[in-house]
Amino acid sequence: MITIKEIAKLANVSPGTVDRVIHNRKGVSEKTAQRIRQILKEHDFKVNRIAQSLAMKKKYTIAVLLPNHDEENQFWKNPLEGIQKAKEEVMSFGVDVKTFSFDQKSPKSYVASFELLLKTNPQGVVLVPTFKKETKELTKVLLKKEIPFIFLNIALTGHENLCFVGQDSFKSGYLAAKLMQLCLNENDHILTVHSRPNLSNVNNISQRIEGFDHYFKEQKLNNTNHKIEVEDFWDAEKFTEKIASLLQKQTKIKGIFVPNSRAHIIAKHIEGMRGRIPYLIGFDITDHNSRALIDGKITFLISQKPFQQGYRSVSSLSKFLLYKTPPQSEILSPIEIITKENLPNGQQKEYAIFP
Amino acid sequence: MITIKEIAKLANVSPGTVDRVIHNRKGVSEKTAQRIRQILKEHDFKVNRIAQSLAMKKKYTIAVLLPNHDEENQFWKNPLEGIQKAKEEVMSFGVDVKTFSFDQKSPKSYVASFELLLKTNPQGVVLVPTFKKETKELTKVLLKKEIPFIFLNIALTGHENLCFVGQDSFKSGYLAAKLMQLCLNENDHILTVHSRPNLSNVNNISQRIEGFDHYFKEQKLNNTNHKIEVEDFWDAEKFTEKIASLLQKQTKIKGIFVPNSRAHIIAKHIEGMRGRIPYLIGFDITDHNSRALIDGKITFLISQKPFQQGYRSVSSLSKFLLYKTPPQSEILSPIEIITKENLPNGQQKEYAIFP
DNA sequence: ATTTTTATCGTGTGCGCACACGAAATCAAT
DNA sequence: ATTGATTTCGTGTGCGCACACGATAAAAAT
Repeated sequence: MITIKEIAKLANVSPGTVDRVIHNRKGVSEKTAQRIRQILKEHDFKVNRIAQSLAMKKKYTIAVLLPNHDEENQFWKNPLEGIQKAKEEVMSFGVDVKTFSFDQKSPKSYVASFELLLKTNPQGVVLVPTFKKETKELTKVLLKKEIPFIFLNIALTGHENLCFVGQDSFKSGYLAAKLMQLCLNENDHILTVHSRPNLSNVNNISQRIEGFDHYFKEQKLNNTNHKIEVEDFWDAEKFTEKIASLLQKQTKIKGIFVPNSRAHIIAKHIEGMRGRIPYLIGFDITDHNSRALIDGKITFLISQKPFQQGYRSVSSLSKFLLYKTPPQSEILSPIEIITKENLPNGQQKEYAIFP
Repeated sequence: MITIKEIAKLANVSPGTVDRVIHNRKGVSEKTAQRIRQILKEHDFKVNRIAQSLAMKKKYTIAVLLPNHDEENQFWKNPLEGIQKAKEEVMSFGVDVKTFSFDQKSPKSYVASFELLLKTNPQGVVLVPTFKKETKELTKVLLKKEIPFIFLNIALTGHENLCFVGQDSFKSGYLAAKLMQLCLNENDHILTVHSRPNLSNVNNISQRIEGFDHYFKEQKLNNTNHKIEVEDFWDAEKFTEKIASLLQKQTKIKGIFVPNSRAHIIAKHIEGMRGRIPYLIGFDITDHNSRALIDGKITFLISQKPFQQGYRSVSSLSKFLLYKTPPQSEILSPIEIITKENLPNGQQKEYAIFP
């Protein structure tokens, strides 16, 4: 690995001049600049990132705004862990990461947390744009302050975000349909259980449903797809009543599609029923879902690698701040098919980074 | 992040002394050592890896020995790319990576490449122990020279290797069986096509078959499993003859299991046949397999993340050499289920590292 | 011709750490 | 008490780079 000093010697200039050329700083005559560029190319010079980050005294702050997690809704635990892992890694590079959380059901807490976030004077922001209208306000502020921002998990459009880190929800629903078809025979029926389109996550979940439906349309399959809306997954009485009556009426239902992370609840509620247990396809590897999968109550889970998503969001932004290299506009995580047989044991935190 | 110099000031000693304590070097009285250790703990001191690797003048060489790849057998392309990616990353840390390849069918080239490899005086070795007997000789040499080594992709036992990076072949075969079962009805038959147990890869492939068979035994399913041995996958005449006659005789065969990366050849050979195309389950995302998957000729591919495997083998070894932190004894990559619908577009080189 | 401005370049310092070298202090041997 | 051996510690340098500062040379203005 050739160094700046060596390049300088070859070009009969000082290291400072080479530095200027490398970073396109002014103060170098075009003649010598070209000569140096030539030598740099010839020797395939690459800056030593290690030395660079040691020498760079500039410090950055990245602020992250994401929903909090609890026992009932565990999904956001994994992205947070990915974010924290990334935080450890970028620390040595002079990047500090501060996280702020909000209540998924409260636009007010979303905005309030954002206000707090702003006070840290971040040079970059990662956010989960849960609320459409409010997000418009926030991004307006960020744009005015010229703070670059990344959307995590929810792909809102028309916001001049630096990039989106998440999954292709439509495709994942499409895949779910394919798997469902593999399980079913021609005349079997399907049940799609979705929660009332509440404030959050509307995008992802409705896109999954669209993808699912699209597959069956495209393949010209005519399995009947019953759809049911559940207001509160945990309202056992109403829930069981609704589901049970439907399943008893429609005995042809052989597969259930749950386009959110609460498949385990369905699993719980239908386990007592008589007759063959239907195939169940859900999303996300939460603890609850894992258990239901292991117990054979869920057939497939589709995972979106939330840990990696969290990780990538801050690592990409750090990279952008440090080296001005813009990330791809979409960083899509692979759509993973998880069964009882390939469920990763332990948390799936393939540590991404060296060391 | 507190620095050595600051610790030194707090302890009324010089930075050199703190350095000695941190690295357990001799030359410090027990009294002051304890005092310093106390302060280190109080302030949760962590060495700045960035500065450390810049200061460390010690250079390491890692040598990698793996099978070469060609048009016919593309599998080893991906691990190699992972290795090269890791090479770029660890370069800044003072680790050089040199790769050596051999012919998968020639134990002689295996040994010959190893001889060349030794001449680079590596401090660590990554190798794919394709040949059992010869490997015993090689590891004997490495042990005598006290060079740590890692097995990649093939898990030989009894070799005092530092660790194994690869997949759980038994489990992946087991998973293949589960998927097969999902596709089939009760009385359908299965065909397992495997190449003649030649010299290489015996381990992985036979373990996949064992896993596959074990699933059906365990689940007490009695789908008949026809087994066929093919000497040369590309010997079209013999091949088609064998397969075709079998498929025509056994019309109940509805699923084909190919426990190696050559499912695409089967796909090619059976496409002309009359009647319904059977379900086909194979391994590894090679270009050929991808195409067959997209064309709908392969139902499932099971992937072992070869890029990541290559990457992890050298990153783990580098970490060990640099910081003396031994890796886990087994680094198992997730067993991925790939269908037409979730095939990653482009190469799946989720760049693992920052930056 | 002299001064001022500007373009062009070299020098020096420090980031946090590893490590060689040597100084001081302590101890042992005579 | 003197010398020698040994333990204990401080100092200095360099890793490769960024960047501030200042020096020199060239151009422009007087």
